[in-house]
Formats: sequence, structure tokens, C-alpha cells
Amino acid sequence: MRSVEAETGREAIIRTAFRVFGESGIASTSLREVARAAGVSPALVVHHFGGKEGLVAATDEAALRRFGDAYRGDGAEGSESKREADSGVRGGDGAELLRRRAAQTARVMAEMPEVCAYLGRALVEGTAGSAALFRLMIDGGREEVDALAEAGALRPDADRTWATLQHFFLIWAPLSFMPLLQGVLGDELLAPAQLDRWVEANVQLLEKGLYS
Amino acid sequence: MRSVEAETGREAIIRTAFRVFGESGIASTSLREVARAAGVSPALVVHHFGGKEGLVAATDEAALRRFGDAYRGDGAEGSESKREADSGVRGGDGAELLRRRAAQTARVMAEMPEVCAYLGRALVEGTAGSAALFRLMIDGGREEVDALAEAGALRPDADRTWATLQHFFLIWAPLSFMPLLQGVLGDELLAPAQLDRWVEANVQLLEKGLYS
DNA sequence: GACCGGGCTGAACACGTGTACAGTATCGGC
DNA sequence: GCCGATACTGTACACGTGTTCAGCCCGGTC
Repeated sequence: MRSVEAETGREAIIRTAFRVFGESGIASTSLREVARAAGVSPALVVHHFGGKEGLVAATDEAALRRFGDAYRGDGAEGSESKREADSGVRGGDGAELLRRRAAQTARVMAEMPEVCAYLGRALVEGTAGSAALFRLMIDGGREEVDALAEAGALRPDADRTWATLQHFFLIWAPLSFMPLLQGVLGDELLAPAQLDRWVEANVQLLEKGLYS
Repeated sequence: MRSVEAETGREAIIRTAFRVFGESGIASTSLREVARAAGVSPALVVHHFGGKEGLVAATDEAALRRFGDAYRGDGAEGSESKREADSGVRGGDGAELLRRRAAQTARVMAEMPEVCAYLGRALVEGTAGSAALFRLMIDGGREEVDALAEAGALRPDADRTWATLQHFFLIWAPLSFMPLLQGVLGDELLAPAQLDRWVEANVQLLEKGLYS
């Protein structure tokens, strides 16, 4: 029953690291705490990852991979979402694509909240991998902005660099500020209803602005 | 010459705390490091603030006060900026007010970059005072949003809660992500030219959106 | 059956942390 | 002058940290 079902220690540690680091911060959470929460000895963490630094690097990488896979639509679910994710920019108008992308991100956040919460934290703390993480996200965002610009959807006088950053902040900053947000929104940020409001507000802002 | 010019130990510690905490993070910077950077003994920090927790609380409070004073236009400078800051919402159209508010925030950031960098950090780490800090900013933002709505400037179908949060993120998230931003922008975020681009991009986004 | 290798542990180590305490210097008021 | 208060320091302590290491268990291989 080992190979079919049970989780290896390494997997348990990573999975726990998402949760604990995401909740309490990376710098202020000790390797021992992660080990305790995962139900293993601190020495095992060292055994698998070489130390705390290695653990954080491995967690960074695992989080990024899982997020990327889910966003692209890989994994156990049906193939329909992959289909629509792969349909290129050409053909759809900007508004529709924008909404679809936003919903896609929201779906991933609802599917794997711990991973996303961790990513939000990693970005904002000085993790070794966070610079690469950030660069990846920004580059991806920039491509979409450029594609939307080619398609004529982007306002022609827009500053594309800052447009990319604005996209990034509107999507990722809430994750980094999540503990504070619960007080302002009544709900959990990642509750379905809240997620819908979030997506809707972002789409509206990007399409029409706030002030007419 | 003491009382006229020299800085007291307490002031030196707080001023240093802005810089060091802002650069390296609060949780991952030791009380000893702050003391060393300030040129005093660790015991003095304990003497004045009771411990690290107290130091962080005092730094929070000092940062918030200085930012508030500067934003409101108190302090050594001429009184003209205070004048324009106090001119209420009524009378000006939304766009003009919006631009003025953005420029005002940018001015404060250029004036006291360390304080602002610290605030960006404090918000994102689980500081004791950061919840209050956040609430204050959100409440202030909400008031402005409501005022703009009364004046008819806000899009009528906008979600005011999320509109407030969007304002907040567009302004404060860059501070929290500052170490990462330097790579994407060529410049320093708080360099005057970059600051202008930032303000301009925000105003444009809030007025017209990104996609027409 | 012997053997090996990898997952895994408990005990130990050196070190940095936050903090307490006793003591010194310096300044203002009597 | 003295005196008390306050700013400030050096030393010491208990504790949690990341890390090391010798050794356990256990499934697979010759």
C-alpha cells in the first residue's frame, strides 16, 4: 500500500511547508516547526533538503511548478480547460480574453490555496528563488500585455512596463496581504463568492477604469 | 550643543530601524543588528523600548506619524502644500483630485523613502501594529472613494470595497515589492522619473482603464 | 541468510537570539 | 558642593536556532 497511496516524508514536508510558511512567514518559521507540523524529525528535513535554505528553494520550485501546471491546465481534471487555455490571443477580443485569464487564475487559487498563499509570501520575503519567480511572472504578464497590444485591445498610449506591473499587483498583492484582508472583506479572500467579486472588480477596472 | 543639534540615542535607533528593517525585513533582522547599525549597545534598545517587540511597535507608530504629517503637509516646508491638501473634495472634478492625491503620495515617498519602505514591509509582515496601520489606510481610502462617489466621479456600478483595495494595492504594493522591482524598472522605484511614470500610470488606469 | 542502501530518528553541538542586571557617566536642580 | 534621575554600557544567562553524526529499521539484491 506504500507506493499506491501513502505519502513519502519528502512530500509531506513540502506540503506542510506550503501551509506553515504561507501562514506564518518564511523567515519567522523555524525548520523545527515545519518538521513538527509534518510529523517528522528535524533531521529528516536536513536529510532531504540539506537545510532550511534548501527546503525553501525546494518549496519555491514545487509551488511554482504546481501553479504553472494548474494554470496551464495539466493534471487530473478533464481536458476542456486546457483547450481553452491554449487558444491563443488572436481571434478573441481583449475583454473576453482578459476575463478568461482572470477566471483561470482565480480557479487555480481556489484549487490550491496553500500553494498560492505560499507564493504570495515568497514573493514578498527575500527568498533566494523569489527573484526568479517574480521575473517569470512578469515576463509572462508582459507577453500577454504585448499580445493584447498587438490585437489592438490595449490603450495605445499605455506604459506597457507599468501596465504589466499593475496586472501583477492586482492579482498577487492580495495574496501577500491576505492576513490583513480578512478583516476588511467579511469573507475569506479565497471563498468562491469573494473570488468572483475580485475577478469582476479587476476586469471592470482594467476595461473601464474607476472614474468616468 | 546637545539640545540644539545632536540626535538622542532613541531617535538614532528609530531612524536606523526604518532603514535596516525596511531593507532586510523585520522578522529576519535582529535587535543586535539594529543596535550595531545605530552605533549603540543592544541594551540601550531594551532600555528605551523594552525589547524587540516594543522597538517594532515604536517604529510602526513613528513611521505612521511621520507619513501622516508629511501627507497632510505639516512640518518645516512652506504652507502652500498644506493649503492644497486641505481643499476638500467638493468643487474639483474627480480626475484632478485623483491626480493631486497621487502626486501627494509620491511626494511623500520621495521625501522620506526609508519611512515608506518600512511601512511597505510592516504591512506585509505580521507586525503587531500592521493591522491597525492597514485599517487606517483602508479607512482613509474608503472615505476618498465615497467622497468621489458622492461627487459623481466614481463609476456607479463599481464595487466600492474592492475599489478601495485596488487603490491601496496600486499605491502600496510597489513598496512591499521594492527589492524585486529594481530589476524590472531600470531605475530605482523612488527616483523622480520613475515616480512620475508610476503616478501617471495609476491615474491613467483609474481614469480610463487599460483596454478600450 | 548476508548485505547494502536509503528513509528516518535522538542526542548533541556551536551559535545567535532576546533579555536581565549591575554598574558607569553625565546632566539638571537644590 | 551633593543628589537623584536618566542615558548608556559590558557581561552574563537561558533558550531556540540550524546543523551534525552515529545509528536504527526495513525492503530489495546477491
